[in-house]
Order: sequence, then structure tokens, then C-alpha cells
Amino acid sequence: MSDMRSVPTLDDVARTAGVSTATVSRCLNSPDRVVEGTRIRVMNAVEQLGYTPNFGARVMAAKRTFTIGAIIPTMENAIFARGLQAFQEELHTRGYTLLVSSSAYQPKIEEEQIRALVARGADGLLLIGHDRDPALYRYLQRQGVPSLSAWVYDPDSDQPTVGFDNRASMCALTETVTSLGHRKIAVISGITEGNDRARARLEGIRDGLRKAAIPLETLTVIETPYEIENGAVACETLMKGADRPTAIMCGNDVLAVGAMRKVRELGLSVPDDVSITGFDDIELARIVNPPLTTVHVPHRDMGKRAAAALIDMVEKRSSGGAIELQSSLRLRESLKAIPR
Amino acid sequence: MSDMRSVPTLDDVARTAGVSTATVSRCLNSPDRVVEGTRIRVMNAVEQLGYTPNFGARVMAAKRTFTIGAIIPTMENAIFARGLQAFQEELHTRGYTLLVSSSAYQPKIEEEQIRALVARGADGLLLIGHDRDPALYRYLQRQGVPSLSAWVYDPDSDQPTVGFDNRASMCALTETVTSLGHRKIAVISGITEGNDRARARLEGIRDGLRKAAIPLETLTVIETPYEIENGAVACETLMKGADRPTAIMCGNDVLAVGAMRKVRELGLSVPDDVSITGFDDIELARIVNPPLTTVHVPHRDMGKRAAAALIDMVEKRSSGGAIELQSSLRLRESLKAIPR
DNA sequence: GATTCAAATGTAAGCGCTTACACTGAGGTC
DNA sequence: GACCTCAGTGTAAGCGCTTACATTTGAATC
Repeated sequence: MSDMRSVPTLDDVARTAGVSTATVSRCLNSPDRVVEGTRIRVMNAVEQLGYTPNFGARVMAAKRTFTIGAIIPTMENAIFARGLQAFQEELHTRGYTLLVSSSAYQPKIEEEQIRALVARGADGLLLIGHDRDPALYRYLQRQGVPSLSAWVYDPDSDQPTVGFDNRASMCALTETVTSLGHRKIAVISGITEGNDRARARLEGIRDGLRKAAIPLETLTVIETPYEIENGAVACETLMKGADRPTAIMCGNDVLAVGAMRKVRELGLSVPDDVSITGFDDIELARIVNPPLTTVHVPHRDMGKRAAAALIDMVEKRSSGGAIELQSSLRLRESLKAIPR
Repeated sequence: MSDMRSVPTLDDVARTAGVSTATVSRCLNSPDRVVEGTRIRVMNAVEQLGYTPNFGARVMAAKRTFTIGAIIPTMENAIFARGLQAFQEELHTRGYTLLVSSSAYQPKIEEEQIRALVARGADGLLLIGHDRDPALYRYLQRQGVPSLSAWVYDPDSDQPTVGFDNRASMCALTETVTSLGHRKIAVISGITEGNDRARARLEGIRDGLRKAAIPLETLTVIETPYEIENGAVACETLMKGADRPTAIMCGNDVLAVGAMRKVRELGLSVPDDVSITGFDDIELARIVNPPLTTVHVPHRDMGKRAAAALIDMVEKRSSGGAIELQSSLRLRESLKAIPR
């Protein structure tokens, strides 16, 4: 028997159970292929030694890890939290483990994280959005690691997606806003560079304006990273500007609540002085006062569907495709008609 | 040269560069031990083949992964987000990668995740709180994986900790509440079983009450999981109960904003009809209206210090210890004196 | 030019596991 | 009783990498 101070190996277990390493391995991986008496003996040895398989070795020999990686742009706010939680739950019930890392919205870091996860043997990857260096997709293909882009729906892309139509959703919201009489509209958008969702949402607003025959030149757009404080700052600029908007449409709820806070700090009222809308319908939207008008995204459903789809790809039951989910409007008190 | 369709290995690189595998390995790990000409040739081959080292193999051969694991109770809300972000940033600058997973506050799942991370070769682990099965600590010790408990400060524990004194902080807040004349106080606490922080905070409230000579029997306590909706439900129970409290102290900000929402829904006012306090000072606290009185926790600093301390342990520069950070009160409008 | 020695590189032994294949022997068949 | 099956188990060959040790190389020294 080997030195008990160091981590026990398969070999140690085999020795103390009086069987071969193959048998121990089988006990752990396909117990039904081993007769009960032996199995019990082996399991006792495992217990007694406190044995845990070495993952690296296992990966190397078996090429499967039952690990899925996810790289999200941020953990700082709850945008991805709910969807990710559902994703993890579904993976867990199917016997997979989720490892998450965050890119802080930086393509460079995202690439590192992707490589880190692949190197660590992730069987599949969940990515957010699909706007990234094609070389990365080639790399993944080369490594044989399937990936799925969530939070977007794009039937024309080669890359499998699961999500909703950001552009159409935002267009629908915009139509509601214009139908309430708003003509002076401003936008606080996320940074559009390298972010297809932010771009699609902005385009959606333009679509909506066109439908209402509002000239696009009247639209003020501020781009800023998705953080509450940034929403507040942008809002201040807008409200102190020459031509104050009657409605501020925000790229997501986080920016919107920042904007709402600022309106309050300026001694003004939402929605009496200005209407505000968000996007995502995270919990925050119902917490603020007044409650926020926003686009509801089926986060949990998306997470669950993503898990199922990705596992299908990993287990070669499908090769991906595009899954569309429906978003819907949540009209709440932060949006009000212009009095005539 | 091997089949170009499959993932290239060290061997392939060595062959196309016309050197041995040892040289390639050295190029990758300690470039200065290889002469420039060779190095360039090797790097070209790496580039050309799109080679990425196989992590499992690397771990097995080198026993180091430069990976740190963190298991947090939840990703659903932002309690841990800020601290974790800082933790990751610090790790990143020191050349480590962070892998996160969530236990959904379930000890069983937490244990699985710990094992999963250790098996995947994590060099060290960040845990939240230190209330868990001693067998787990023994397991980690056995595997030689150092771990650090954050969000708590406990100089008496064997387990290294980095955090603040939950109990004293909550006691200080309670003293403020009682000094404002509140006598009928209710508590919406997190689930205390298996959660040392929730327990310490509750004890802190009791300490504060004792100091103000308020009998502990007058204290109503509801325990519920940390979710906004649960805060709302608990609040409803309290406000509709026989002996309505004048102040509701919540175990964290998440519960507090849920309670605030409910007060508003009941057509009542914070702080005129009831004062509400939280704990953590996450962004939410400043977003709600009125802003929430709470205990400020130095999340970013904690994350950063945790990273430094854990790496020191991993690299055997220290064996841990207890690091104390200071929390502080943030008095905002959700708490108001009882009119006399 | 012979000798010395450090720097550069190569050789090959594992790291801990899975699994194809080989072996063994008990039960069934004729 | 000879022969066949096949479930249960063992043997041993890798998986892709790092690294101790061995070897080669070439500049410096005499």
C-alpha cells in the first residue's frame, strides 16, 4: 500500500481491494459490469481511502468531461443570472457540471476564457451573442467543441443560437412609445461595438421610429457600458440638454434604473416629466418606483432550452440550429402618454 | 505529420518545427531556456497548427493549473457579484483563472461542486462562510488544496477567513435603530441553518436589543431564503399581523427591497409607516425609493484581499489566518425616528 | 588545435486513468 | 464428457504533457 499522506490513486484502491485497476475503473464508470461482491469490496476501499478520481487523467484517457463552460460578459449585475441559473439546473439534472467565467465585456479576455475552458476539457460552450472573431469559431470547430450562442436568435447564422429577436422586440416597444404621443425620444444604449444585441436593439428603435414617420435625426443616442451609474450619468446629460426628451428608451433595465434614479435626484418625476423604458425585465424592473416598462425576456426558459440544445450537440444528437423564443412587452408605470 | 483534421499535439508541433517535444514544451513554459532561432521556429509551428496545450495532460505532468475555484451560494442576485468580480480581476492580474460555480444554498450541491473543482485541478478554493461538514475540510486538506472562507471573520477558526464581523455590524445597526426610538422590531432573516452569516447577523440584532434593554421576547423573527419575493411575503405577514412593528430589520438588502415593495403595494409608506433596514449595501440599496439604510460591506476590497491571501496559500507563502475588514453603517431614508 | 564547460537540446520515464483485448471458469448443450 | 458461451476480470497500451538526466554543441581558454 502506498504512502497514506499523499492523494490515493486508482492503483491504491485496486491494491487494497485486491483487484485490478480495470475493475476499479469499471466499478466507478459502469457498475453493472462488475459482480456485486467485487463492487462492494471496491467501494469499501474507495471509501476507506477517500479516493477521488483525478480529472486530468480521466479526461486524457476518456476524452469526455461532462463539463460545460459558459462565458458571460459580466457577473456584476443580474442580466444573465437568472438564465444562467436555469441553465445550470438543467445541466445538473442531466449529469453535467457548469463552469462559468466572465469576460468583463472584453473580447480579449473572452478569448482567453474560451481557451481556458476548452483546455480544461469543456465538452461544450455557452456563449452570449454571436459577434466575435471568426477565428475563434474556427478554433472551436478545430478542437471539436460545440458552442451555442444565447440571447440572440439568428436563423441565418452558421452558429447555433437560442434566443429572441432583439430588434423586433425593441421595435414593438418603440411603437408603443410613439403611439402614446412621444416624439422627442432619446436612447441610452449599451456599447454597440462588439455587441450584436445592443446593435439590434438600437436598430429596433430606429425601425419603430420609421414606422411612426419620426425623422431619425431627432433621435439622440448615448452609448455607455451597462452599469447603473452610467445610466444615471447619461440621463443627466439628456435632461440638462437643450431639447429635453419626453421619453428615454434604455438598452437594458440596468441603464434604465440608473436613469430613473437620476431623474429623482434632479427633483423630477418619472413618468410625469419623462417616461423611461428598459429591456430584459430583470427583478429590478419591478422593484423600482414607479415600476419599469420593459421587454420581458424568458430568461429561465432560454437557459433551460440552451442546456438541452447544447447537450444534444455535445452528444451528437443534433448539430445545432436556431431556436426562437418569444419576448413580450411589460407595460408599467414608468411609461405614460403625453398629455394633449 | 499527423492527420490535420484532429487536434494537434505537442508532438505535431515538434515534428513540424523539427525539434523534440521537450524543446517545444520549454518554449511554452520557460522561453528563456531556448535560443531565439529555435523559439521562433517553434512558435511559427504552434501558430500554423493552431496548437493549444491539452490541459489534462499538462496538469497530470506538472501538478499545477493556475486555476482557482469559487463556490458561491447563488448567482441569482448580486450579493456576491461585486466581490467576485474583484476577486477575478486580482486573480487575472496574477496569472490565475477563476472558475465559478453555484450551490443554490444546498450543502449537498456545494460538496459536489467542491469535488468537481478539486478534481479539475483547482489549485485553491474560495468558499463563502465556514459553516460546513468538517469532513469536507479534511478532504481538502487530504487533497492538498488550500481553501479560504470569505464573507466571515473568525480568528478562532482553523480555517482561514477574510471578512468582517457580521454580528458586531448588525449589532451596531440595531443600536442605531433602537436609539431612534423603535421598540417594536421585527426581523426578516435568511435561513440560519447551515449559514453562519445569517446566524451571526441575527445574534447581532439580539445583542443590540439587549444593550437597549428591550426584552428579546418582543422580537418577531421570520426566516426565509434570500429572495426578493420572499422578503415581500414575509413583510406582508408582519404588516398584517396583530402587533405591527415600527421597524423591520432584514438579513440582507435583497430581502429588504422585497419588503419595501410590499409596503408600497399595501398602500403604506417607508419610512412613515415602517422603517426598513438591509445589509450588504449592494447597488440595489441606492436604487430603491426611498434609499435603503444598510450595512456597507467592502465587497471589492474583500474580493481583492481574498485573491491575494489565497494565492499566498497556494504558493506556500503563508498558511492563511484571519483577515478582518471593516464594515460601516449607511444611514439613508428608509430608516426614520419614531415621532414622540 | 586541444581542452573545458556552460548552454542548448534530446531522450525517455512517468503522471493516473480508460478500454481493447485476452483470459478464466462456471453453466448450458448435445 | 467434450464443447461452447459468455459474464467477470486482468493485462497492458496508450492519452499529451513535463522534466530529470544524458548528450551534443560551440564559444572560451590555454
